[in-house]
Amino acid sequence: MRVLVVEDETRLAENIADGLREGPGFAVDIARDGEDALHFCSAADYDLIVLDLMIPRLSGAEVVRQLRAARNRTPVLVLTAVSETGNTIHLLNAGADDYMTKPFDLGELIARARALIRRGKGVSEPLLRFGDLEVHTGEQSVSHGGRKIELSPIEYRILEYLMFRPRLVISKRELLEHLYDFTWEHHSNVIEAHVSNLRKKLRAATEAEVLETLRGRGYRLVGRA
Amino acid sequence: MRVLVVEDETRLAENIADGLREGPGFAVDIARDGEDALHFCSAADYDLIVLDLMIPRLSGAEVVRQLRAARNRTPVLVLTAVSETGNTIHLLNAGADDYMTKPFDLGELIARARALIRRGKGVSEPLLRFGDLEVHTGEQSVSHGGRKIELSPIEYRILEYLMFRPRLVISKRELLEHLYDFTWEHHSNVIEAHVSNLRKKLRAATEAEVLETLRGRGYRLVGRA
DNA sequence: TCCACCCGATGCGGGTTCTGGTAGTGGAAG
DNA sequence: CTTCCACTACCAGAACCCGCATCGGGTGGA
Repeated sequence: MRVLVVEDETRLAENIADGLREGPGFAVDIARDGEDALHFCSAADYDLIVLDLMIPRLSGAEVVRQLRAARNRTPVLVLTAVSETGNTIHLLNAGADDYMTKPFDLGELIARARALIRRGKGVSEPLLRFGDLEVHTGEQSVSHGGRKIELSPIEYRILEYLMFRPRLVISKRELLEHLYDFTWEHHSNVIEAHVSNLRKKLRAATEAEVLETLRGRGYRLVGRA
Repeated sequence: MRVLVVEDETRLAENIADGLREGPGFAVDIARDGEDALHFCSAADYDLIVLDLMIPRLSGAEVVRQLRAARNRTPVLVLTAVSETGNTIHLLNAGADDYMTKPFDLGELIARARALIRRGKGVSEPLLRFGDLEVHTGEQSVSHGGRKIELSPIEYRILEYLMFRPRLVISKRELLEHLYDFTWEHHSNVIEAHVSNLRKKLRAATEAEVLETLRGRGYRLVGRA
């Protein structure tokens, strides 16, 4: 999953970013002010935006307003200082999805981030199921009929992303965009390679063809529901 | 978060209160004696109580006793002078959760306060058990099947922290955050080193692999319950 | 002073990810 | 139906990163 952190205080921004990378394994970009944030959002499709209210150039509130005006539905988690809580209601009405007051517990931020991403994709439970396949987003594990399947972190992320929209074709490009951040420069067959490995493991565990290739279009999960 | 500081020495009380307000941003009330403290506690639901032992009207020990008798599970952090340490053990067994001897470092008090709060409203049992492993939070000692395991202070705190949520993956970041005070600039492998030593001691004592590493995610305690 | 402990650095080992190459497959055009 | 081309699968080695063990120096307490 790809997340944008909008925060001008470098230390805090890095802190949050690292937490989101290490814990749930998100790809994270950092924007330092409101205009920056909008640029990033037009350049990439994020699964979540973590937005500080007090940022230079454009206020957090304004950022949300412009995003929503542009029909961007990405979930927004707002960070406010205690003194700003008065505006909060206002902000939620303007299109934010959740808020936390600083200082906050990083663990809780991660928990809410996960929940928001799920909700943004129309899923309410932390357990993704498709056929006999189960993905536990909390502990980042996968099982098939109760038996655990061992995946590398990247393989897990790919599968998780697909599991949010089973049966739907997902392009390689989309996978790249959502699994890596902007610091990524490589253009090779990374995705193909990992999908290949993932497919092999899934085939071994399920004894069926679950991960289908649609030539020139992408991949999708198939199978009887 | 709401914290009650029980301390009759005004200067010290204000000092602690300010530290808790500025650092982690807690809301802090101050009670000047034991009865005061109990009144405050019946009027509000605190997340933590910082309690001096030597206070007028009702001793700290008595305060804890009455609180627990009234089914109040708020974590209690006790402050003692060195000469009183003899009573401390009793106090911890009576339901206090942690203690520090005066004079103490304000940063460390904050760190411990946060740790206590995050451990939440779980029962303040002085004994943590997981499998054959027992952690006596009172005397800060560890034993395995009745045989004591000698740990250094830091090793103990790491183990204790893990024992509060056995089987759950705890990241290095979280350990750092909870065991050291918040301003931690340099990143090194302190945690890895201590975990390494701790694991060695645990392995020697239990003759089993208790402390598991999840690469890139963290550590967790495993084993049959 | 001595001792236990903690910190920070370093090299090693193992696992994960990336890359390049090759074989294979499907679609389109002839 | 055949041929050709672009795209994909899979493999194997390389590069990289993370965590482990260990050690010397520093520090604070007895």
